[in-house]
Amino acid sequence: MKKVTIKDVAKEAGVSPSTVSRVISDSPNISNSTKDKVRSIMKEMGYYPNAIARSLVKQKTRSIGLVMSRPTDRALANPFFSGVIQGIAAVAQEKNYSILLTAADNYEDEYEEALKQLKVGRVDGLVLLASRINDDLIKQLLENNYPFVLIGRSEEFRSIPRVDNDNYMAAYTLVEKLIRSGYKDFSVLAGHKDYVFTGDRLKGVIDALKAHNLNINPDRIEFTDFSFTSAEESAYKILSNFNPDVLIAFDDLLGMAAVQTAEKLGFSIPEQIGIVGFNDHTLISYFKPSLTTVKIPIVEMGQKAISMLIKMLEDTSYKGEEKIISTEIIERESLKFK
Amino acid sequence: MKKVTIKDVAKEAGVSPSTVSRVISDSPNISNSTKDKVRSIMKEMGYYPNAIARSLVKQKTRSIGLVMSRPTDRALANPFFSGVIQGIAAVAQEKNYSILLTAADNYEDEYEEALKQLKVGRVDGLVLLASRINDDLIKQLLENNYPFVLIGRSEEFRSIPRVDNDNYMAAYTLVEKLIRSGYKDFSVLAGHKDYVFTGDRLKGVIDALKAHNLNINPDRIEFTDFSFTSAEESAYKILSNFNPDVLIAFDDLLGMAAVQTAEKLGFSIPEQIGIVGFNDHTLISYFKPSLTTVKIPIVEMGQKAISMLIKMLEDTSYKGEEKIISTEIIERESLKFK
DNA sequence: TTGTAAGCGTTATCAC
DNA sequence: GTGATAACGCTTACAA
Repeated sequence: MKKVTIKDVAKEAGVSPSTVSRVISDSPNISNSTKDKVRSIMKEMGYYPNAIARSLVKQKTRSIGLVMSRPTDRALANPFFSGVIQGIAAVAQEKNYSILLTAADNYEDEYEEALKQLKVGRVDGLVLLASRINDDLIKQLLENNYPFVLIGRSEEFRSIPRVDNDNYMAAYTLVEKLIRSGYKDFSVLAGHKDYVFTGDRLKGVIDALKAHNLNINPDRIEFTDFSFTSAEESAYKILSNFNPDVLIAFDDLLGMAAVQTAEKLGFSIPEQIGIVGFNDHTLISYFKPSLTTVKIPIVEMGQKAISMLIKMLEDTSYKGEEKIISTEIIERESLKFK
Repeated sequence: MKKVTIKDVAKEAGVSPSTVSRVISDSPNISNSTKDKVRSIMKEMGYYPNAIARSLVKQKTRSIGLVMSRPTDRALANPFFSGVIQGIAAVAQEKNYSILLTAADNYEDEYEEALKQLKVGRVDGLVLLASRINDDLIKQLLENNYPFVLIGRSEEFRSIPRVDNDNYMAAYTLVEKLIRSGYKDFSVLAGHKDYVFTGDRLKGVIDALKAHNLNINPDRIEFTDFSFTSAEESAYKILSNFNPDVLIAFDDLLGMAAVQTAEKLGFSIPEQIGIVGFNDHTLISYFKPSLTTVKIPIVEMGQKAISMLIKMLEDTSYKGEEKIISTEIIERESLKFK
């Protein structure tokens, strides 16, 4: 069960290891006859070039770290992350890269872990999936000139390689469309305050309202985490106190919680209150009434992010860019536009 | 921005590379004074031992491949996989292993990819997350003596290292409890026929019924895939034709679809029909009526699987074992036991 | 307690 | 077209 190496193949084929190496990389200056011979022997002996040795001399691993930037358990509970992984994995496989999952229980460890994977040379670059962004990590990455692409946005660092949707505009556009549909009493079930997208979406909502001389009472904005009970509580506060005719939830999960709370309180949906979510998680198709939502093309964002990173790795003159993916409002049952 | 190597550190510290290496591994026969000196220099120079070079000489990568054994998109749509990843990632991080995600669009590629990661020496072992099991992969792994642990069960290969819950017993026990509660007209919304657990759970259901001289008409068993529409259709067939008083869904997602279909057909839940799922996905807490379910401790299964694999890797005399994790019935609103 | 040297499995440079 | 040889960054006998 010993591993067969390039030397074994070389000996068997009666050529030098360099020749075998050239055959592996399909070098043009090797005769077809030797190529054929060597290849058949490789197959015969069950030879596979050792990726580690290769990485060592090439100083490239062809693997990319995926950093989730929040406690793993919570990260993975949200279908959002499945989408990103899906997009990333697909492209990685196609381009012959491996993806290395970096996990930790808290932000500091995560940050250390991710950086370490780069420092010890286990990965060539990083895809950061950032909701609550660790700007220290980004700072370190920039200082060390490590290749990375951010999915999301950093408060502190502008014009870094990243892929995002325009949360501000998505929210702004949504509110305009709602106003045009006759909605007046707005309320917001926002996600966690620390998430960058929470602030962006909120600003979009507020600015759009202002532009139409509408205001929103801060009491009608509730921040909540992603647990059902917390979301339910927050939704209850808003709905029982203010009787709004529209509720914007910054995530479908929150939207689902709001729908149930509204129903419990006797609201008819969408007649008395319209509820709209964000993301368009696949799982919400299982939920009734089906959620009207702002679709974030998360799989596509994952694909774009890793494609950009790979391009940066393979063309050092390319420094990445900022890619903003557009969103789309999907009308279902929980809120009707007129 | 050049990488600092062990030689640089050695030179700076006025010792040999081997000494530095020994300091890294905290060898007992290095004087504390040199240890201190070398360590401070390592820190000062920002030295991190290169993982690739290390892997090459040690012939160990400290990374483990995770194979999902089904098209990535479908795999990730199901919260089941998030749970496994969560369990695996936590233990990996703790034991200082990396986890390498292996993805592909279809079974054959997946199988090739996974095997390749081992052959090229990029991973030390594999965790197979098997629903529809690729017995060929297992065969290859066994033949090549590659370390792996299966989460699930193989039809063909008995007594291989694996972690599973006893799907047969879980279903059997559930049915007994249902019978004791007075349920009589059973129906089953099963998952995809090809999945091993589908067959196991079904057998458990049928055997338990038989043991109580009850039978189930094959027409009352519907196989379906995990899309909402397909599940809904199957549920509709059962519910509209047979009017059962209990429906067992082999996944919470299917259970949710069944609940909605039942409601649409005017069934009152749980009075007229009890509906029970499997898995206890975290997301079902967002769903009303909350689903009574058979909880599969999937995070724990992930943890156990990778722990076993790591043990196999670090103690070659340990060949793995079969670990069966017990399940638990969780009563919520969609079905009441009496 | 430390240093020397060989070797892990490749690729790359330079000959021929 | 092909072969020696050095190098990638580390660990590990073997010496000292």
